[in-house]
Amino acid sequence: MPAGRKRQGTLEANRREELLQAAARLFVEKGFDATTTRDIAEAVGMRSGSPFYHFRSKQELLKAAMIAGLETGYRRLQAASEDIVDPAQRLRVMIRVHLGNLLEGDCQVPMLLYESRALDAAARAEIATVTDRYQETWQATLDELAAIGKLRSSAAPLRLLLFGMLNWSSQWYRADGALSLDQIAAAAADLLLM
Amino acid sequence: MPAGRKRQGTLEANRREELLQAAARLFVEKGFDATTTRDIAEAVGMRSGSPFYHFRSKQELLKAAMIAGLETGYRRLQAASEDIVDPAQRLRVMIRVHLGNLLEGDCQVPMLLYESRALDAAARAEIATVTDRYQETWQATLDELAAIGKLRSSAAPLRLLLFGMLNWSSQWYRADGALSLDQIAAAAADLLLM
DNA sequence: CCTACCGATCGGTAGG
DNA sequence: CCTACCGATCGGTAGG
Repeated sequence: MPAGRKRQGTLEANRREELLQAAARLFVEKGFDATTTRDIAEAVGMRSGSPFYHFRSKQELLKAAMIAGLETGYRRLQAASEDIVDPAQRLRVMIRVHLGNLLEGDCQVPMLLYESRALDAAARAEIATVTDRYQETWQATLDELAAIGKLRSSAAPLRLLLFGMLNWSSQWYRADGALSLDQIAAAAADLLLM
Repeated sequence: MPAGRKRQGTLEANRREELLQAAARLFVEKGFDATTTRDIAEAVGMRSGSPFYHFRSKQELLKAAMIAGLETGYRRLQAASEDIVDPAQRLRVMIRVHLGNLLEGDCQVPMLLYESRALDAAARAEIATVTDRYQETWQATLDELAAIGKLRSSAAPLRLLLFGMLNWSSQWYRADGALSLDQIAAAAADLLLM
C-alpha cells in the first residue's frame, strides 16, 4: 500500500519537524541543560518517552535542530543576496537578513550555537560544516569590498567584529523597543562601509 | 579571643573566595546547569555538602560570583581610564581593559552574564545595578565623543554594537591565535572613531 | 507512539 | 566543614 506508507511517512516527518521546532525554541529560551526531554514532549503533545522514537538522544535533537535552523538561515541569506551586484548594497541586505535569522521567527538560530558545548566533537564538526559555508558567503563579500577600498577597516577579524555586533543584539533587542531591525542593520552597515 | 576569631574569619572568607572563583570558572566553562555543586566542591577540595555551609544555594553562588567579577572589572575600568582627559584615547583604553576583563584571567566576567536566566527576578535586579554602573561609564565617554563629532556613527545603540563586537570575541579569541588583544582592541576602536 | 519503569545524578539538609 | 542521606528529577529503555 504505497499511498498509505507515503502518508504515514509524511505524518512521521511532520511530527519530527514539530519536535525540532519545539526543541529549538526551548533550547534557546531556557538553555539545553535546563530543557528536559519531557518539556519538549509536552510542547508537542507527546508523552515523556516518545521523543526517543524520533531521536536517539537529547543531543541528537539539539544537533538536528541546529543544522535545520542553520540551513534555513543560509537559504534565506543566499536567496536575498545572490543577485545583488553592488557589494555594498549586498552587504546591507545580508546584514538585514542575518538580523532576521537571529531575531525574527521563534527559533533564533545563531543563538542555538551557544549550546554547542553540550555536544561531542563529532557533532560539533558536523555543525562546523554548515556554519563555515555561512561564514564563507560573508567573507567573499567583505573581500570584494576591501578590494575596492569600501571598508573602513581592513583588520583581519572584521567579519568576527561584525558578527559580534549583530549576534549580541539578541541580548538586548526587543520587538516592541525603540529600534527596528532596519535601523539596527543600517547602523551596523554604516560603521563598516565608507 | 578577638585575635582567634579574626583569624578564623579570615580563613572562612578565603574559603568563600576560593569557592567563588572556582564556581565562576566552571560556570563559564560548562554553563550553570551543567556544573554541579559537587564539581565546585571538588575544585576547592571540599566534600559535596560543604559549599552549602558558605552559600545557601547554587543560585546564591552564581549571583555572588557574578557580582564579585563585575565589581573587579568595574574597578579595573575606572582605575585605567578615569585620569585620561582625551576621550578618544580614553575609549581606546577602556576597550582594551574590557577585552582584558573578558579574556584575560580565568573568570571571563561578562560571559557569566549569559547565565542570568538561571536566577530569579530579585537576583537579576541586584546584578542589573552593577552592570548599569559599568554601562554608564561607557555611555558618558561615548556621549563626550559624539558631542565633539568624533564618532563615525551617532546611532542610538552604538554602545550596544560596540559591546557586541567585544563580547563576541570570547567565542573565537584564542590566546595562542594570530590576533593579540591589543590588535583586536585597535580594530574595534578604529571602526568607531574618526 | 504510550505505559511503566530503572539507574543515576543532583541540590540540599540534619546532625555532629 | 564532613558523613550520611533524602526526595525529586531526568535521560533513556523495554515491550507492546
